[in-house]
Amino acid sequence: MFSLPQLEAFVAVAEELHFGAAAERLNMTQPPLSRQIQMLEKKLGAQLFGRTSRKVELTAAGATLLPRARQILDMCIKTDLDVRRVSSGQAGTITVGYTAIAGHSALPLMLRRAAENMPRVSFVLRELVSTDQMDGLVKGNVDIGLLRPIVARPGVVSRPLMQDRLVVALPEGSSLLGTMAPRNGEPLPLGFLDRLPLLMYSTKEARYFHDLVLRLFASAGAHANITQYASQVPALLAFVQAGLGVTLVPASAMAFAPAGVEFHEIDGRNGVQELNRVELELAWNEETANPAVLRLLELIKPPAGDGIESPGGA
Amino acid sequence: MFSLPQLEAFVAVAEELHFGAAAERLNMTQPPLSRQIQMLEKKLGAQLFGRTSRKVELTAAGATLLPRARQILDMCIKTDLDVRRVSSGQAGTITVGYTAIAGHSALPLMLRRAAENMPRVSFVLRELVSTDQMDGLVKGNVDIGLLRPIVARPGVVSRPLMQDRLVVALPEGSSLLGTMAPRNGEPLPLGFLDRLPLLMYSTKEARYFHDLVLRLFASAGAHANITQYASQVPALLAFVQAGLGVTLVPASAMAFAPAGVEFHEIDGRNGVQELNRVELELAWNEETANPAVLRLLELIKPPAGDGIESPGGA
DNA sequence: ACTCGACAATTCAGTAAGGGTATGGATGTT
DNA sequence: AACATCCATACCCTTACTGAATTGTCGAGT
Repeated sequence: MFSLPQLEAFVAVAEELHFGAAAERLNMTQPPLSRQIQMLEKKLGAQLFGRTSRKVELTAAGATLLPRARQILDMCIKTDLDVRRVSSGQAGTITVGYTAIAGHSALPLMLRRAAENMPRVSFVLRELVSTDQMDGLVKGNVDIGLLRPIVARPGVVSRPLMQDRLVVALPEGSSLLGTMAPRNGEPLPLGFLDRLPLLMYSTKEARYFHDLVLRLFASAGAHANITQYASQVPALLAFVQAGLGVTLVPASAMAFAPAGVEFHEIDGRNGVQELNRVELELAWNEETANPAVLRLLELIKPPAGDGIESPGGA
Repeated sequence: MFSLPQLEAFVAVAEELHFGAAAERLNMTQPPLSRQIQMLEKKLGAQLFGRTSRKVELTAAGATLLPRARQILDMCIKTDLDVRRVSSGQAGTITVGYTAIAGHSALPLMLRRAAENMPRVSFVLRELVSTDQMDGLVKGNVDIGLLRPIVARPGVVSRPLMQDRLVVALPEGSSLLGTMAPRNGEPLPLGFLDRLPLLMYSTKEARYFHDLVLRLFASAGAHANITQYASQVPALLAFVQAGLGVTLVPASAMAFAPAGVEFHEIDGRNGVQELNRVELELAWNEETANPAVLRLLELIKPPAGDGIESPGGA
């Protein structure tokens, strides 16, 4: 098979139709160039140039080779560039796992950031509950996870990305709270939820929320009267909308709540404030060899107040 | 820039994911293969494989390179093949110049022959009068000419391809010949055309026919009463069809004559037979470097009675 | 915990490939 | 007829690739 330098030599001669000029263009002297062309012709078993001491011209075989040689060389250059880009993280593919809520808060922020700084990187998006994301991170199906702080599997590391708080969600105009409850807009002590029908996070897929809600109830001395389980916030909100009970959801879920649901901030007194923190973490496999992932992690690293922060106020 | 052997080495390792096995496939030993891959990685500035002593796996950069490397190598192989084919005349392009009449006789025969024996050769067809073909042969615009024996330009050689004869064409049912003329099907002595309105070949574009017709008339002692000139047979036949006079055309033109024209063989006695020969020649530039042309010339060379011969009976 | 086995990396010596300088030979030019 | 131009050839030298032998390292099996 011919070599790439030979193709370059051929293209130069074919364009200049002059061995001396072509040699100069290739930064070499004329004799080795002549030899390279001869070698190429020998390897191809084809005369590429008709040459006398007076003029050089392409043969039919040479004319056939010229566009193909250009194409091959072009492709080599492009390949070189692409590989460098992927290797340096300027291009590539990142698979992001994210929870339903993160899909409306952290994910768009991250994608916007990435689009600005890593335009050649494409993303594969997978909505997954935190535990499935963790599995994916171990197996390599997922490069970056936007998930709740659950117990990490070996090799997976994480860091806090956003903080949020839970708010009370209940059917609009409901009388569940009783007449003693504060009006709309006033923070609501959790005691008012004592023994009310509670729509709860499942222990398996949403253990983090499950445990958090139980802790909050316990700290307020309220009894959790669980009447339904669901693993995803939108499902819980649908139950609320249907009037089946109350629940606690992250404040960022208010942005995509269905009509017929109203929200109350939770009264933070008596230590509730300190407990009411929902963490969203950024997780990745520490052995990842995907340069685009490493670059993204660097990019998302909070550079003193310029990072992604807690959204949505009361 | 990387080299093609390096790409081959890379593809082998990427497919085997085992340096030893890949080396065997490449008919070399493992150490140089390892170094080739290292060199490739260095040149690309990218880690292509994640390798421990236990397993070898592609990195993101390697996964990017693999399909492109395959594509480049494929293209090189195809290019090699194509150039060889063009060089050996198995593929390529031949521009054929041909006269209007040859387009209905010699050209189809030649094309059929070529299609069977040189299926990868494509043809560019240009209908041209003989003199224009001659110009094209000199300039290189035309590779092969099917033309009348006219004075050859330097560098252009030719050989006889087909022989034909002239026949008389006259308006159907015409009384121009008079009552003494033989009935349809009988050869017609040229004396019957004496002083009849004669539709003639132009001296410039169709000098060969022009001169031939005059010689035939002279040998028969008939006077040529030229009333119209045209350079192409179809135009002359159109005049005949319109009843404007008589003319002489190659017998092979009978195949595409319009309705309203009848033909008579020319009586060959008194030396007319020997004069009434229309030659069609195959011409080419003897310095042609187009291998497909050379191969075609070899193919068309009359191999003892198997060549293209005189068509059309009486 | 230790040894063994598998496998990629390293070292070293021999050889082939590629570039440079000097020169030859053919072809138009003045 | 001497000259200029330009591609081909000859020869030398440096670089780079290959193979054989060896080392280093990681995981599996006992």
